[in-house]
This record gives sequence, structure tokens and C-alpha cells, in this order.
Amino acid sequence: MLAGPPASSGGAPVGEVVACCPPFAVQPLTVEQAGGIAPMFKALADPVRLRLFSMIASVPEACVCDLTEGFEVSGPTISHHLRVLREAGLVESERRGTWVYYWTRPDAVRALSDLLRPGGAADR
Amino acid sequence: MLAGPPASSGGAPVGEVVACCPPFAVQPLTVEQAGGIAPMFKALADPVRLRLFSMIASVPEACVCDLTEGFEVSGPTISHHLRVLREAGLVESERRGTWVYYWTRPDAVRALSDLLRPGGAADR
DNA sequence: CGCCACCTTTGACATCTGTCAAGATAGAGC
DNA sequence: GCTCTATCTTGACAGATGTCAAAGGTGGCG
Repeated sequence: MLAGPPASSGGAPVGEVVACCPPFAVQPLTVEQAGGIAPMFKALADPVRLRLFSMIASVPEACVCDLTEGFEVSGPTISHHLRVLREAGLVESERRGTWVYYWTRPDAVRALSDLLRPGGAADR
Repeated sequence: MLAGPPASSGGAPVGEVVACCPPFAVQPLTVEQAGGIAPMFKALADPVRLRLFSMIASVPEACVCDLTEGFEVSGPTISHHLRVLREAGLVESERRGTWVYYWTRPDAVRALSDLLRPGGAADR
């Protein structure tokens, strides 16, 4: 299902929150849905994480060694942010030899994109 | 420029951050772009705000008096969250007589939706 | 004018978050 | 086994965030 490597890095309690809800232009979220989805937006709510995610999403997979360049924060901080993205279900990772690679979970991204899609009462 | 009611409630320093960038499946964000967009995701990162926003987005406009129902937080807290959404550029508001109405800014929502749209290297 | 309902602002407080330094873990290669 | 590199974990701390109680407008209505 993924372009990238096989599933891995089990550890996130994310399961399958992924397929979710109609666009909220169509129907409001329930309490449970909002509670499940907010963490994904929260994961994208930090500028460093947002940029990290965009770097990962723009290539089939990204090595941490390439991600750390171009940031002014320390290695541990990058690692922390990658963990947040992983635990939110937005990316997955795998160690291959010396390096660790990250790639996006397209289904999760699509779920968010669908939520924001226009087409309801308020969007023309 | 907006489908909704006339502009109002000036106060947010949001200007026109709205039209922005290619989907990050296509191209990573710059530091500046990430800094401009992260606040929008941050505004959606809280379950209460996310639900408030979905309630506003699912109708042409929403009265605060209707929004406060169905939440377990106090009135001031709802007001605070609405302000965050407004200052992030996601909604606008206007007082009409006794009541205050909120509606979404479709252009802002579309900007986020476009960012998340699949179609790049990592998606499929 | 006086009162009340609606909504926001202010002030305070506990919790969460981003960051770094220091230490730990995992592989590669000698 | 030892060492070196790459990455993650832990611990600590300043600053941001969500929440409420109390107080402050704003407008309708008698």
C-alpha cells in the first residue's frame, strides 16, 4: 500500500484512526472524532515539525541524516519532533543499517485533506 | 472575496497569509511558509476548537449562542477558542444585535486543503 | 433609566510543549 | 571486543496553552 519500505517501528498507539469522517464543511465532528483527529493537526502545528513533514512528504523516503541539515535546532530536538509525527500516525520509520528513514502515511494525509475539502454549506 | 457576510471584526493580524504554497507532497515548505501556516494548524490542534470550527464550517454562519451548547467548557473558554480561530485567519465574526455570528474563511480552508492534497512523490 | 442576556476581556493557575545537555543504544568496521 | 558514527532517550527548565471565576462592555426591552 505504501510506496516506501514495509511497515515498521511499531510503538505508536495510532492503530487505524486514519479513515474517518465526512468533510466538516458537510457535517460537524463528534467529540470522539475531534479527539482522534486533533492530535494530527497538533503534530503539524509546530513550524519545525511542519517543515520536517513537508520534507518527508516531498520525497519517497527521507534519511534523518538529511533532515537534520537546514535546521537550527539540535539533533535530539529533531528526533523528538519526528517521534511526535510518528505517534500522530503521520509518518512511519525504519532503521536500515546505520541510518533511519522516514516516510509519510498517505492515508493519514488524505484523511486530513478530505476533512478540509470544500463542498459544504459555507464553501460556495 | 468571501462567500460569507461582509468583512468585520478587524483585529486579527492575519492579512493575506492565505494563498500560499504548492502541496508539500510536491515541494517542501520554506522556513517562512512554515512559520505562516503552522498557526493555522495550531488553531485546529485543540479538540474543542476543531469541533467548534467544524460546527461553523458546516453551516453558512453560526451564532455563538448555538455553539456554546454541547460543550463542557465555560463560556469564556469558548470565546477564547473562537478568538484563536479568528486570529489564525480561519473564521471571521460580526455582531448583529444581541448575538455574534461566526463563519469560515473558505480561502484559508482551501489553502490548507491544497497543502495536504496528494499527488507528489510519496503518495501512491 | 434600569435590568437582563449575550459575549468578551482580564487575571490567575495548573498543565503541556519545545528545547538543550548528557547519557544510552544500535550498527559498521577495524 | 573496541571504537566511531548516527540516532534516540532522559532529565530539566523556560515559556506557551487551556481553563475558570470575576469583571467589563453592548444591545434589547420594559
